[in-house]
Amino acid sequence: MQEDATLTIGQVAHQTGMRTSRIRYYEARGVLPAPRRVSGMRRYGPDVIRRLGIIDVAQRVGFTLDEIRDLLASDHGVAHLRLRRLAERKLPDIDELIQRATAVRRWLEMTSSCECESLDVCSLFDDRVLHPDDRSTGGQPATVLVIAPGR
Amino acid sequence: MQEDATLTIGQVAHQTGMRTSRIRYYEARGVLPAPRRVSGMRRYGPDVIRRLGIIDVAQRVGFTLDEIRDLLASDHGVAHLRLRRLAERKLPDIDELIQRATAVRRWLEMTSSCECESLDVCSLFDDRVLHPDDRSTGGQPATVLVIAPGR
DNA sequence: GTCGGCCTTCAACCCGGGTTGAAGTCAAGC
DNA sequence: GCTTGACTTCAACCCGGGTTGAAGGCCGAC
Repeated sequence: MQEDATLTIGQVAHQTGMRTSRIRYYEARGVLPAPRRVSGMRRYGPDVIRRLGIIDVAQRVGFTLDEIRDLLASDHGVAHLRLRRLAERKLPDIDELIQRATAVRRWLEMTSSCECESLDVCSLFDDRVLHPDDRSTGGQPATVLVIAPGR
Repeated sequence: MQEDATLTIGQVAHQTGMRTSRIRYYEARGVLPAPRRVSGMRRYGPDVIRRLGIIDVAQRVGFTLDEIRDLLASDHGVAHLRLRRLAERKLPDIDELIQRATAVRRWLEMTSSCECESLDVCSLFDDRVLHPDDRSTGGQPATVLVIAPGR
């Protein structure tokens, strides 16, 4: 289809703002296909730029690299079906995250009216203040969002 | 003050629902003071239960163990001042987390109306869809909240 | 021919909050 | 005096998403 596989990994890194180590890492993890090589060195076609952009967005919505790998491996035509299923699985997680974060925010605000001499007597640390009706899902999968993620 | 330092680490673990390894780890990190020892074995006073409860709540509102250590080391009487300062520092972080999580939630919902055959042409992955006005704080400190945290 | 720049692989390290395991110690009950 | 069970220390491992560094390969320009 396209024989213009001319970009070195350094050029791809430059265009995407990623480091070369990250791009190689994606290849090792199976997230990015191994490109053509010229005397051992990777040569990418221009499509890779979009691919990396997709990966970046997918990570920012909380998909893991394994999930992204599977998503990108979708047969042509069913990509949107896989995407939907993945998103549907993530929604409860993100909702719980928002719930928790909102509860934490209220807690942080309440500290401004604390006058306790010692934390030992402070009702803010009484556990049900933070989580009135905590039902830990107990499930294994954990969705993580980080502030100011890995620069 | 109290000479009733009679609890073994196993009993403390049982009462708090924590593992002994976690309690020892807190001591190693300076979060929990080293208790009296009887022939090498730790003996705790009843206060430690409350202390561990405080640590647990503090972690759940996003404080790191180092922050908790400093907080617990407060001189008697100024604890609430330190707590407030810490909470004020955390508020912008949690607000940003909520912002990001809410944007992610909207993105996940939008996938349900995606009909794209390939992700390559899907505007959901166009980067500004997710973050219309992204101004990464660039700051080092990162607040992390996790769904269903370390069981 | 050799210098510089980009590329290669591979192993080790980073973060935070612990857990796991091996090897040894202690006290009580039989 | 031996087993049992709870305790001790210490080092190594776990997770995810990469980064860092050492040691070496390839190529073009001077």
